[in-house]
Amino acid sequence: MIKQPLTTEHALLGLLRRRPMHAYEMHQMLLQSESLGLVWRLKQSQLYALLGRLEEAGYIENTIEAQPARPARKIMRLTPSGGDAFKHWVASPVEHGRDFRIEFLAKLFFARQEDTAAANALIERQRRACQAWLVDLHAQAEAIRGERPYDWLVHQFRIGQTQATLSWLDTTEAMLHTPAFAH
Amino acid sequence: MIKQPLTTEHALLGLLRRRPMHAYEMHQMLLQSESLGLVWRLKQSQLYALLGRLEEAGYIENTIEAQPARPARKIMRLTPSGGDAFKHWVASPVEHGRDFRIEFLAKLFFARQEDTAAANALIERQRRACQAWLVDLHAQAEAIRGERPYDWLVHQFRIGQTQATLSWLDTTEAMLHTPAFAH
DNA sequence: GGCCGCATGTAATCTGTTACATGATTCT
DNA sequence: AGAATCATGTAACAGATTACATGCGGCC
Repeated sequence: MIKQPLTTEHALLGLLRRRPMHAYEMHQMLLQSESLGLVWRLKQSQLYALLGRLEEAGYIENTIEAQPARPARKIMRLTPSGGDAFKHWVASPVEHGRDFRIEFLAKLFFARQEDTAAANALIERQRRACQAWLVDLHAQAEAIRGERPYDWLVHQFRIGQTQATLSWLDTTEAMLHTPAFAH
Repeated sequence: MIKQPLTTEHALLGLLRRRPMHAYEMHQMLLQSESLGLVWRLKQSQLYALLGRLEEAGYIENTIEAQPARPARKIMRLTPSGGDAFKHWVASPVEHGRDFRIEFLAKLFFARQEDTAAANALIERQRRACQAWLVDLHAQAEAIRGERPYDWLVHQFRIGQTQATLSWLDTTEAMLHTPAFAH
């Protein structure tokens, strides 16, 4: 209930959406899954810290599960408010190009886990956001054209990255419509 | 002499290469310059901290310059070892795509300030680095093709960003050969 | 009178990284 | 015998951000 900013730690809520899990298991999934581990890595200690914050925010709760001859497990599960926070996060586009490499790819991972509609919605919103950036960048580049060549190059760089992102979004959307990916 | 990692703070050495300056003035330049301020911003307190580290590393020295009715100025200048560290930094390509937005653009800014040859060398080395990444990424993407569609998309994203970067490097090199930019 | 510019920083806070601690069981 | 797996964390350190402190002179 405390945090507003849509940060990457919301991805942890996505892990718990499939089923309740304890921290150690979540860490294993992040390392092994290849898929998510390809874009987002975190250390055990950091994971515990993030889970602590999510719990403080009221997004998750836990139950202790004792085991014979093993440390007790602390099973985490989503609260209703945690579910809402996750749905909000997974449907919101990222606000800067720099947030693609980790955060957008994580959103896509979890949106696909929800269903094809969620993934489609995310992609569509992100496409619009990127197009708006492009309009801005083009205007700024045009304004300094010939005047400040270095600044112009900086804008060209950002334009190029954004365009590449946009055509990748097209590729992604196309993949979504193939049965192999939609699964 | 202590630090090995080529981090962005070496850009501060580039500022001092033109002429010795005090911290406040450096901060003003970063805010106003438009050019550099477009890619790298830092707070005053952070600037003082970075300068402290650079001094500890033996890259800069200072002289106090008293002023009537004004706080004394601490004028920073490069040491020989600081000059070497800067030359090394400005000639080395960045190692990850994520380092382009700030660090590579800063290197380009200062390489151009040196001379056209330095800028050309930086671009050429960076181009080779990017091409090597691409070979790797293509191999990885090919290896999982059809198997893990999400992972494949992640690789496609990186490939797209790297290709956009490469063609931007071409644009940049072309600009370097125009008199307006080379100046 | 009050705020902005000059010029120096320090202190508190937050976040993340690295390393360490525990203690039983199973693998080599 | 020694290492790895399971499962929890804590502690120490490094880095950046935010806020605050000082003190004089000039502008509105």
